[in-house]
Amino acid sequence: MTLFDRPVRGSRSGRPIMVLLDLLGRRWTMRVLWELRGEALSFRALQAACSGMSPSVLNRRLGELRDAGLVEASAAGYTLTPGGRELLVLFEPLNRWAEHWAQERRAEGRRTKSHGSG
Amino acid sequence: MTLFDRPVRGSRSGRPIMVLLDLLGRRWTMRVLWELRGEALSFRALQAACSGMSPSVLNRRLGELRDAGLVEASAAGYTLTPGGRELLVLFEPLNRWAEHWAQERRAEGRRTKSHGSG
DNA sequence: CTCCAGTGCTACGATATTCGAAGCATAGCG
DNA sequence: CGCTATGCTTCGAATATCGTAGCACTGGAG
Repeated sequence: MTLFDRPVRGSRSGRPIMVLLDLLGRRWTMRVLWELRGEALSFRALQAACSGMSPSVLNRRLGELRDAGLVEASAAGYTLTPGGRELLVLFEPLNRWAEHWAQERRAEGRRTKSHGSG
Repeated sequence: MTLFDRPVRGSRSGRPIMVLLDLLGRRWTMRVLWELRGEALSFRALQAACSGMSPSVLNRRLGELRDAGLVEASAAGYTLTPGGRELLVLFEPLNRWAEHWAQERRAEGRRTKSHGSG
């Protein structure tokens, strides 16, 4: 049973980017990937790294990620597969962008105290 | 060298990447960004593009995205800000990767029928 | 064998988030 | 006025996630 057999939440098209966006759009998914960027982590270490997320959800995410071929379990603990590592590399510019974005947003907020959003 | 070896492990430190990951990790957020990659879309058009997502959630996401400075409302409808467009550019390699990933996964799935948590 | 500590993982009630349908207020048209 | 379309809100119900406790297993010590 792969990811592709079940109906993709929010999209019936089955387009890979939709499947990926759907998978990554679940709570904690990207965070788990992110925390696995270094060394392998045990279930409980991973749980601690993610600010004590629920074991039930962690287990579910781990299953989804393993199903997706992004994460695998080794003797040392959970770790990224080569594919998972490739994906994480793609996150690197995201990180750089986030830093820039945060600075701009801080500057914006200083200039315009209140944005009418309603 | 990456920006990956920074000490993120300690819970929510307010690091921009964490904020971004948290924002993007909400249901539909990335999908909305993705659907806005082309022309501007009206509220209802956006709702239809996202397979009929709830207007309540769409409105909430739109608010978060506008708050984050990624999306704005114009006369033609909702559209990406320059910043939002920058972020979306980073998604393109993600798209390319997803296609490759799907092919590999399908091939894998054909060989190993089932293996996962039962 | 028992006790202690660690592992991956599950059960289950409580809470947060999202769904789905209906409705409100506004605007353009005839 | 009625018709259509817009952005958006409301609210009960479904679903996802949380938080705590606990199970089955392993390894070391006695």
